[in-house]
Amino acid sequence: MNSDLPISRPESAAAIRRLALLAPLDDVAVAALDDAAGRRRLVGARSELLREGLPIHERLLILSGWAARIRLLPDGRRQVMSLLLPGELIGNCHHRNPLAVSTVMALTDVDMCPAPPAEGAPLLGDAYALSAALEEAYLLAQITRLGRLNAEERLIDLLLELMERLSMSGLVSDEGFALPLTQDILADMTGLTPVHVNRMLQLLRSQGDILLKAGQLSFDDAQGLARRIGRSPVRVAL
Amino acid sequence: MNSDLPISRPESAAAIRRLALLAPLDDVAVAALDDAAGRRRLVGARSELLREGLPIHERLLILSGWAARIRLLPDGRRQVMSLLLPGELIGNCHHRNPLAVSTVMALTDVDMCPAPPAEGAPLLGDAYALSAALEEAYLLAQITRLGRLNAEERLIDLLLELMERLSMSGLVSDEGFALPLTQDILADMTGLTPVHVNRMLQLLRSQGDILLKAGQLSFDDAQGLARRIGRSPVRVAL
DNA sequence: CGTGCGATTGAGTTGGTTCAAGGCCAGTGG
DNA sequence: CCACTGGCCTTGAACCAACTCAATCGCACG
Repeated sequence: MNSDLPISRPESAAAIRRLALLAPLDDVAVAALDDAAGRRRLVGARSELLREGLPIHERLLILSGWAARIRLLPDGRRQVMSLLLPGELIGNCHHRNPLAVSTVMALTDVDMCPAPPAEGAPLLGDAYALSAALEEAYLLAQITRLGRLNAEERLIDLLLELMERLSMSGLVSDEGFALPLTQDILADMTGLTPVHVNRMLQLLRSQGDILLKAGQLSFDDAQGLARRIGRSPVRVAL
Repeated sequence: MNSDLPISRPESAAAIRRLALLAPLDDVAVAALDDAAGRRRLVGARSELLREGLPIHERLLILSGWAARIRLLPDGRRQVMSLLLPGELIGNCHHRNPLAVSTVMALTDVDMCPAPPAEGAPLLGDAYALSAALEEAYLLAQITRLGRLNAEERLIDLLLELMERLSMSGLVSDEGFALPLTQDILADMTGLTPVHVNRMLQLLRSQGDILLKAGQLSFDDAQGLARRIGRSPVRVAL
């Protein structure tokens, strides 16, 4: 869908593809995005994009790379609340003087740009609203994952969700998709220890459920896996 | 604060107090709320206010009583994603044709009304936006609770959060506050088993941390407890 | 005086943690 | 070209927080 958008900067293709899927972007919107991509910024892995408690100045759009919303407890425990993928937004708030409620950290090198204001292009506003709704839905998914799934189910559910989200920006192919997460991050995301994540990944590999090598992940039978853990795709609107 | 608002229906006092705390409501806004409270509806405990996957028709405002956003897994496991308290909103969406992403169920008898549209009263819109931001912040809090806190910490953190939220609507007094939750619900909220919730509550009681009797909860030293588990109040704006 | 829901208690079990060591590999500097 | 370093992944063994199963209690309600 929208494979022939008038884009001059291929770096922004994935992001534009996702937003165009959320709302039928017109040329004005695409031009605004393409233009914003011109003011793009590259930040290295591990750099902080936002710090919990500090003011949010602008809405950012991730063009490529992965980031994470993280909370650090005083004693060093760490929780990843959510992952931020290409085409997703950082600081998508609708109120005055917003403060960041979590720290955002780049997990890989991240290419991002200011999200163009929705005023000029109402369809962009629709896309932002849907994106926010999806973000909330995925937070809820994270809650049930942590609250009621066991270790194996948590990993399967998370990996399936990532495939679902990445396919929105066209980043999933027949060979699966790039998974640039360390087992430490997976552990902080799933509320497990790195050691146990390792063992569970081994298990999934040995069961033939997943194929994970060199940061590339694919499923043997994604449908079957989803059924096995009772997962259904996220829907937030008709 | 705002103890002398021109309210004709005392049932809505708690809700109006909360919204007035989020944005400095003018007479127009208060009148709209007071009017909406006239169209209020009473639903019994256990009734479903919203069903996951079905369309959301209107924004609802809880006047009194508690509800919960719940997800039910195919095999019967249940997760409470969040609690909904007086003055909080149900179905606070900003996009077209929204679908409910979780079931909402009344935990007690609930008194609610349609939330007056923000068009006529911009300050109401501000309050709604802030309320949505707070809701997201509390979802994040729920995630870290489930992901990185142990059973004792989860309960303390949750109970402190409830006090924090209830005090916004003036429902906390020197004697503490009403906690109309069964241990089963607490278990589904904290990702524990009812049996273990019971034991942890016993522990907290025996340590003198909490006083819980006949559905009334109070803390011996809320500040100290918060410090002990490294909890700080939620802030989403200046 | 049942009846049923919620809270409580006991005892055995287990999924996941902890601690500790070692392996693999890419990058770096001598 | 090779030794050294630091991330990250892997493995083993002991341990424990929370679960499971099962029974009992208390109480409000009809």
